Amino acid sequence: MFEFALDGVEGLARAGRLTLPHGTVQTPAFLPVGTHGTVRGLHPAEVARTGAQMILGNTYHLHLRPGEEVIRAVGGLHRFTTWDRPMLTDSGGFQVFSLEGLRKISEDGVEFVSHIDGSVRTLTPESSMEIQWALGADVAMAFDQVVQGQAPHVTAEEGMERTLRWLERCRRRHEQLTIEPPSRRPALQEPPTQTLWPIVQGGSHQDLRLRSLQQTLDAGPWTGIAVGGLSVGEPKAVMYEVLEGLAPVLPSAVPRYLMGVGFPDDLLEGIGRGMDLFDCVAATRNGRHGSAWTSVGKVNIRAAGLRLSDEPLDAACDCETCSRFSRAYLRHLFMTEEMLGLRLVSIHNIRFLVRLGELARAAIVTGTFDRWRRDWLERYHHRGDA
RNA sequence: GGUGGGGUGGCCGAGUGGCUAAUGGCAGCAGACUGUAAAUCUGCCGCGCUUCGCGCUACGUAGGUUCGAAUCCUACCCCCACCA
Repeated sequence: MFEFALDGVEGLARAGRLTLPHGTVQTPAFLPVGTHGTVRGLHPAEVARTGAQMILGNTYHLHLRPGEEVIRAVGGLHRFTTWDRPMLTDSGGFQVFSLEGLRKISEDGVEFVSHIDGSVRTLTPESSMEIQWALGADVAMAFDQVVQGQAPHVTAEEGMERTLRWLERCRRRHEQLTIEPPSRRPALQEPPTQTLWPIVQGGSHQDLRLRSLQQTLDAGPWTGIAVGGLSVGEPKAVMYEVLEGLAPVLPSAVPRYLMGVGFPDDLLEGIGRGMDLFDCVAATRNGRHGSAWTSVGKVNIRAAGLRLSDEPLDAACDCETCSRFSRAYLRHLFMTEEMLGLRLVSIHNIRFLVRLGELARAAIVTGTFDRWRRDWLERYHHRGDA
């Protein structure tokens, strides 16, 4: 369980195979985000048909609603949602960043004022582990502290150091949960079917990133390692540099998860710098907002120019949306605010990224990744129009 | 025929003498979104130009009052309600 094997390597890019309790994930792979235990708007079967191998859930949001006790009572997140492939839960660490105005950080943990009812909810490294254990995803993430991409060295260092201290507490608590006898174990799985992944922080500062990684590795071993705190306001070039700096030090025997990334180009740039797993809300959020990725760039489905277009969203795409509907119809669905439109573009965007992972994997295995990636990005950025 | 109410930019609808090219909303156009407080948010939206500005045309029509009118007066046209 929790094994990772490489099927191919080209430069820094890797093609791998991650085995988890609920199945195997072929990497590189894009993981759709299902914060509330649902990939917004989509039926689990639709998500599965995009080829998505694994999805996320969120500790903070599921703790607030419905509460982990509910999910535990009905048999865990997999059973609750009926998603039977691998799942990963984010720790709530990102909410420390995204809900900045609603929380207070201390060494012990983070106090959130619930955006739902104003009640105070405290998340600590320990409680995040307990909640995630109750949720029962294949992979739990360490409770970390994300800082703004432009954060100065001192701020980034503070967040990075705290993340390391919290990591030790996460590791300890998660270990306890794992070895507790079944009767006292707060979740249902037995034998232990969840692993914990640490998160490298350090903002945009190379020295901090390397320190974070080194100390994280020292605290191991781990079955996977995540890089967080990127694509949070820093220029893309900075993110790529950070990844390049980490690549030589990252162990090759475990999957590397670039959290919160990304857009299609970021996915390829990340893969080219040794990343294996990606997640991003943009596929579904942009989908709901009518923005679609295509092989020749971004398309705004509401654009007046698509009014009479009988073309598919992306002629090169094999998704359920592109293989069936015209741009004119999709535009019509958006103009009339029909919910099918949101769903169809979400399906397309997810398939688009999932397929990008598949294509990258195939290219890496055959040793043609670098060339393929250059061509692909060339076409994507020099869109004919769209 | 009489009485009362009303005619504002693509639509709805504020505005009753200068701060009004005219509040809002809708429609339309364009953009943003990266471990989801987002089916959300932002900008543009009379015409033209050298567009952090200038010019022109505008609040049913035609006149008038006034330094100045969508706002006041007169006539006319049209719409609505009620009464004959």
